[in-house]
Amino acid sequence: MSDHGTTLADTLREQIIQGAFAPGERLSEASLADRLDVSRNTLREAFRVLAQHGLVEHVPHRGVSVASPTTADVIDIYRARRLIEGGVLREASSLHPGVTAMRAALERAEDALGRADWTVVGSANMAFHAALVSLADSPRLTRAHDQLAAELRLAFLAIDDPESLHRPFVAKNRTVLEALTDEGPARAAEELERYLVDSERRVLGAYSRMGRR
Amino acid sequence: MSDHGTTLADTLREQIIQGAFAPGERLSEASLADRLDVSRNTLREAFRVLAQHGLVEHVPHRGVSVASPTTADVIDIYRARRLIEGGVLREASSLHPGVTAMRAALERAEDALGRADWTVVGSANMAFHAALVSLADSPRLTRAHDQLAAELRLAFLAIDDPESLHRPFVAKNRTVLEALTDEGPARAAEELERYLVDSERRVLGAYSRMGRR
DNA sequence: TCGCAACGATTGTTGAACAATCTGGGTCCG
DNA sequence: CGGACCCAGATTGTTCAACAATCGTTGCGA
Repeated sequence: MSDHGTTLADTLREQIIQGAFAPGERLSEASLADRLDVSRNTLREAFRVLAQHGLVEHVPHRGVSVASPTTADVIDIYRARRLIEGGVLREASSLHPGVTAMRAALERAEDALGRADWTVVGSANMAFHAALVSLADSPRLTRAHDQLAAELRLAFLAIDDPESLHRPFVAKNRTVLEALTDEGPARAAEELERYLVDSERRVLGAYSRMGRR
Repeated sequence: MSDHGTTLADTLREQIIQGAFAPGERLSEASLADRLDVSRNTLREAFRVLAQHGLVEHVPHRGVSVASPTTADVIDIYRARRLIEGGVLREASSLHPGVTAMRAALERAEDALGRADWTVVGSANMAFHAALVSLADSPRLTRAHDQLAAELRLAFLAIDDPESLHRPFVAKNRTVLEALTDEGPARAAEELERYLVDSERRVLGAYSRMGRR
């Protein structure tokens, strides 16, 4: 592993999102540095990056742990998603090349749906919405949305019922896409709003069912 | 200086925003660590945080320099601001306590206007818009907006004509606030849009006048 | 049982060291 | 004269060992 630094942060980010660590799990500097074969100092730099991304929580003198979104966090994430994704979509053009990326993600999701591969369905759904935000051609909005998506993945991981979390939303994404191409941005934004409200309700329902704070 | 870490990043952030370093200026690890009386490793952690905030640009093996927003950056910042601030305002309630904070910031700006203290006017204008975003009660939107504001300050610093950059906008902020309290969120959002378009045009005009990329 | 003091473990930070990489000149060749 | 190449100095990337500061816990005593 010669390329460290930001790349180390990327590696960790990937592992966390893939569920290599449980949400809330404590990440000890010494043991993780040993496991990743880097020095504590280098690992700490990566931690700072991840903390800024909201993927990891850093409490001074108490170390870092994998973030574990609370109910309040989930509500906030969806509020921000509604505002950003909705705002982007309302001003989007159906001719933007990003629409192709949306379609590709959607087809990947529909394909995985047949194979009941919920992990891929989840990833593809995420990619669909990332592509949606890319319609704005705004690096900063894309970055903000990426962070929201990463945090949300942690909430999904904590729930661990991928089917009910991802299956129903493939069709909803198709509705959004078709609304955009056939009926214009305003209608698409309405459908998106419906999607997000429904998705949020499902996550919060699962949270309360598992007695989560 | 016993409290380092994130606090060191805050210190640096403040210094950068206050213009202690010129936009684009190279920040050498060795000399800056010496100047701040911290070790290189500690300083590097702070750099990672600032880089995530967009205040500093980090190029591998070439070090970090104070960010120096390009024309494209300015355009993107304003696009994101329009979306976020506009979205927040459209769904805001004029009864939200944050409105008081907006009014306070506005009065601070108007006061400084009389004293021709453009630095304070600029800060107060920023605070007005930060308070505006706080109407959404969304930590994540607030954080995203904070980053945009910090980057924008660097653009302002690069321009160095604070009067033309800040003076005209105090009145516009009052218009936004009064529209919100008297005519409702929709009208306020229209005024805000006008504000942002005008402010962006002014920054870009100054940029092109100074032959900036 | 409760408060608390000492202990071990972990984080925060330092300084020195070395490898990897960049930068700026200078040289050589065409 | 101009450009490609290369070298040395400077800077960044990373490691390591050490110590101070802080946290959590454990066990002691009242």
